[in-house]
Amino acid sequence: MPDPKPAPGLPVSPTPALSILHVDLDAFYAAVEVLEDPSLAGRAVVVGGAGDRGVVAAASYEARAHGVHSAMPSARARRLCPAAVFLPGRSGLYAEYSRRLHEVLTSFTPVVEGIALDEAFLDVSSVRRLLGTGPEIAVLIRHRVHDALGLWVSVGVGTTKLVAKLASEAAKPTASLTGTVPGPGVKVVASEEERGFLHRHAVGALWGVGPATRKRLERFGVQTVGDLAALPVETVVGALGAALGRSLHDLAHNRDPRAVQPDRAPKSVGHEETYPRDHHDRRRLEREVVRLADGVANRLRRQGLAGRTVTLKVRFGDFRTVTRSRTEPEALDTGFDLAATGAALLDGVDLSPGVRLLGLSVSNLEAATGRQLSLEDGAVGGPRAGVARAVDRVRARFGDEAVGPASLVGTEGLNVKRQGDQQWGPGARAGGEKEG
DNA sequence: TCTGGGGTCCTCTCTCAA
DNA sequence: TCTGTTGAGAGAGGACCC
Repeated sequence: MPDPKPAPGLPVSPTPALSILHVDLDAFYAAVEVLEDPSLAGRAVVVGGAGDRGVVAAASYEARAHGVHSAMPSARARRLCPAAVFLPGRSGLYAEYSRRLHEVLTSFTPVVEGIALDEAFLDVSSVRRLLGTGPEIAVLIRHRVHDALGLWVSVGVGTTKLVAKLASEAAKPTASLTGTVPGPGVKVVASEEERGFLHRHAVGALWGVGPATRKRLERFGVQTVGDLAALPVETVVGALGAALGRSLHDLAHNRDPRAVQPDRAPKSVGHEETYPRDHHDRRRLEREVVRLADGVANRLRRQGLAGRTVTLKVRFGDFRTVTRSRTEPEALDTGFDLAATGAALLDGVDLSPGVRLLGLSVSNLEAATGRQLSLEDGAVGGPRAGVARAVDRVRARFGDEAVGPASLVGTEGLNVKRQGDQQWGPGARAGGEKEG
């Protein structure tokens, strides 16, 4: 448990509503790599995009000073910063650091909402009497995380999620060619300053404003959050539709009713893969569907879930993307069942342009234990479910490659990668891939 | 400049039943 | 029996987040 007494000398907050914290690890993946290999310290480090079709997942501040940023195609990052160290990324390692971060955060309050591996919201309103004000807790968290992980977090404090998130951005270090400029680490936005703080930001800083929405708003002369707030709500709704228009207009006026929600249940589970080169052969792609289905089913069962809606995603060489989905009467959690639905969906797609990416996901999730068994399933869980659970036991003991669908025997590798293993694009595989 | 992977949410369209 | 309306649900696509 954290120190129950607030740090001496810190003032008691005059605004007790300052209880929403946004915690964000700085340049997470790159910082972990530097921690694991101190010889990288001070160098430009880029994680992700090792192959020809990858993108950057994270860049150290030294790399950012050259204009490299996440989601940038790796080829472009190489041109901008050829001296950078490019690393493929180790998702298992990052997940372990993330787990330890979560451990530290939940030692302060159970009301922690994980947003990504490297960031979370906390609502500390219920522990203020025990631990101190929001700003005091933010300082404690920053040091406690550094003690436990060796990494620094930036913490934003405000009365709403939106302000806390923007505040944590303002607390971060900034990149420059002459060296990284440290940030304040903790940024508190008092309630009377919130409106001005918010309105100074570019409109793209609002949650839900990406390139497409920003372009639409530019037609109304909107550049900043303040510009958006000055528009009548009807104008914004007319431009963006009811749901998005109303919510963005509210956010621009600092009306953000979203509570910190711990333990949100997943709504879908899926896996997708971009291939080093496009595939044209239908039989080859049918085997890929079996492989994806097996991996997704495996993850569903590990989480005790099953799902009724199967969605197949196909991206062609020209980046055109189609999805096909089907809702089954019963929830599915075996690779056999998912592959059967996936194959039927693939049948309805013209694959002649060449397939760059194939994905399979399952939604309409429910707890697998509550599933209704059909008569033909017979024994508890049915024969297929029984086989699936036997496969799970073999894999738990001997590894994921130990057993898999018969149709994949003799192909390269039985299992799909674990979640996140191929998060940043196809690697440059030795010898390429054979088709057919 | 050539675009990953795992997700969530929203909108539009279509179909079907009342 | 035919036509029109309405609402729900499914399917598809797109935008967005990290």
